[in-house]
Amino acid sequence: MDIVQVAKRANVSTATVSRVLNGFPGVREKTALRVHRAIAEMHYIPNPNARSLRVGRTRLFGLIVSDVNNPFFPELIDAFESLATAEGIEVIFTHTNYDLKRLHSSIRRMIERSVDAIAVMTSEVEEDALQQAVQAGIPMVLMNQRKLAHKYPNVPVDYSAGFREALEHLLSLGHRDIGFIAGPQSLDSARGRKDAFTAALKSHGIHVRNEWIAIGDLRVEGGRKAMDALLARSPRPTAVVASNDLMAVGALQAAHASRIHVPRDLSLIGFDDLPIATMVHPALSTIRHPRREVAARAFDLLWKTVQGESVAEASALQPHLVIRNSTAPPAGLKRR
Amino acid sequence: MDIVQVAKRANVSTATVSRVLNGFPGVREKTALRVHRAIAEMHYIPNPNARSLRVGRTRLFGLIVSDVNNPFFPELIDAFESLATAEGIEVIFTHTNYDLKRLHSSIRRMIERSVDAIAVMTSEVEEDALQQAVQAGIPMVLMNQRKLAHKYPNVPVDYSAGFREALEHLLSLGHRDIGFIAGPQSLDSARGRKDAFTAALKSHGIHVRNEWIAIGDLRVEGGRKAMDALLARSPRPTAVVASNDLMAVGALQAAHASRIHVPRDLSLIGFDDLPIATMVHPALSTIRHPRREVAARAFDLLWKTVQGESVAEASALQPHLVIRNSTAPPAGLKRR
DNA sequence: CTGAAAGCGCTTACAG
DNA sequence: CTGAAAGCGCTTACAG
Repeated sequence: MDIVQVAKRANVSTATVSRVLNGFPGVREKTALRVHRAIAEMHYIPNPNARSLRVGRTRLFGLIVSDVNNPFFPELIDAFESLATAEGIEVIFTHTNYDLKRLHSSIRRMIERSVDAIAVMTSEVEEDALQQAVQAGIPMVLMNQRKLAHKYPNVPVDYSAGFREALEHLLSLGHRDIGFIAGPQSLDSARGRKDAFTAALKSHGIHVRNEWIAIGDLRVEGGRKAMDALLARSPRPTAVVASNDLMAVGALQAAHASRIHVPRDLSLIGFDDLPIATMVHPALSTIRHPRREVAARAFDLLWKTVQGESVAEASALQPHLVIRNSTAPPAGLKRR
Repeated sequence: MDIVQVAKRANVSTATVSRVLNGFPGVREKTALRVHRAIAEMHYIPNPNARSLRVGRTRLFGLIVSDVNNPFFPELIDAFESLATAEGIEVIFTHTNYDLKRLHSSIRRMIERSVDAIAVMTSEVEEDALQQAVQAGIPMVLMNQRKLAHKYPNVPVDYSAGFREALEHLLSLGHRDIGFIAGPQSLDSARGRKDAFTAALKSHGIHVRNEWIAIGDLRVEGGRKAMDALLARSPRPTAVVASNDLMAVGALQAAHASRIHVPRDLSLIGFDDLPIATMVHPALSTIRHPRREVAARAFDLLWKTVQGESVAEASALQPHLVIRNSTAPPAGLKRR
């Protein structure tokens, strides 16, 4: 009964202390001052559990990502957490390790903790899991889930725009023979990127050669193997776009191992703009995934929903090409 | 009053529902069954705020790290969170961005949220900030803070052991001229690593040459510059140990740029074993920081303390050298 | 502008 | 083995 002590010391009722605490209007300045002094003197800290029990809100948001160890996520987490902190919201954070069962239990845990809202920032989702939050009446937002965009709030990202930019860069350098390293086509997100890439190719009237498309596991190792496959083709592409940076790094290593100089003999573009993109040699040109903006949009949407504000349908976020040192005119062209 | 509904439905008192919920003994099996059925039928989820208000514990732990974007931390966060989840503890997570003021406010926020315990896994700490938790009576643990180890629970890491192992490896390859890239000597942690390195050198009777010790900013860029400085020395070392992997990566790039082949012309060893260590070319030999074990020790210590168990003084965790492709016998030796 | 009091949803001695 | 009831620390109509 700690607010009671403060009330006693300030010679007011607990109601008044509560009003001062919450900055409600209609407290005489002199009274408020007395209360503030009492709070300070007693080092009083309100009990958030009691408060939550009363008002039914916890000022706790849940954030679920696929994998902390994936260097894609830290920036997203960072951005989300900073915004939350600024609004006095605490974040409970967890990751699914790409496991839909863990998504299910993560959402359940968040509901049990009675968070006010949940951001599901995983690459893969499952409706079953999401339905739990819907039933509990907890606002939720997804990251770029095309298929579910009509059923759940969603932060869309326009991958196509990114690939178009990358392609235009390669074309302007003189490349026409362009390969692609895709992710496992069982994943919706990987299919989305591949489709976006081939669409971009076609829109420039370039023929899509299936033998110049290799599949990797989205990790460095997969990129290496995929690039080895592409290098074995004859003819081989003069430029390769990888659907994520991790595979682009693997591709770079494969080129190294085959004594193929990047960018002189082969141009390479990644996707995501992970911190490693600047750490490899040569520094990787890559399409930056606007993940800070994704986090900001997601938080904003949840925050507004929790406040009872209506949320307008959002336009897709645009990725942009970051040109570094892994692209150059094709070798043939240079020699002319 | 939701436990009341369950109680009604099961024809028992709320006390009995509570007992069943918490798995307390002394409830007739038949009664418990009725309660369980009612819980299931009503999709009842207990309110953690009400529970916390009553019992004074929240099953919430705070985890504070320096920087999510630093690839050192995700594994630590991952390990800590997994252990917590296994015990039904939720983690509120935040990072200080190396800012002691933010450490202060982070700890304050955690106290306001009435977490049961706090793991301060930052490289730098400040007693002022820590005192808040002490005053609030909240158990706390630090990561390898030599200076404060006697005052606060601490998970020590034996850097020296790591450097000794690295050095022995280099010596066995035939190196005698060994340089070091240290972090800013204003940081306690960076001084610790440098002292550990020079101690290891001396213990092998090797003279410490100050001109072979360069200082970097702990980031890639700093490693590059530091390595440039070392490469300008004459004579120059045949092997260099960097006090973290980020700087080792920078050093690798500097060598590349100067057309110095690693490991043929120069051996290089990092510290930490970040994911990037395997992504650069050549893959970096490095001293693995046992950060998963640090997280496990930290959690274990807090968990035991919260349970009221006494915690024995722990021995230091040992880093170990991971040999990859950035080390080889010195060039001179090879030619013979 | 301020206070008395009910109530949020649990747990836990206490009693039987 | 089970229940009646107090109380954790707040907020919020309601009354004045």
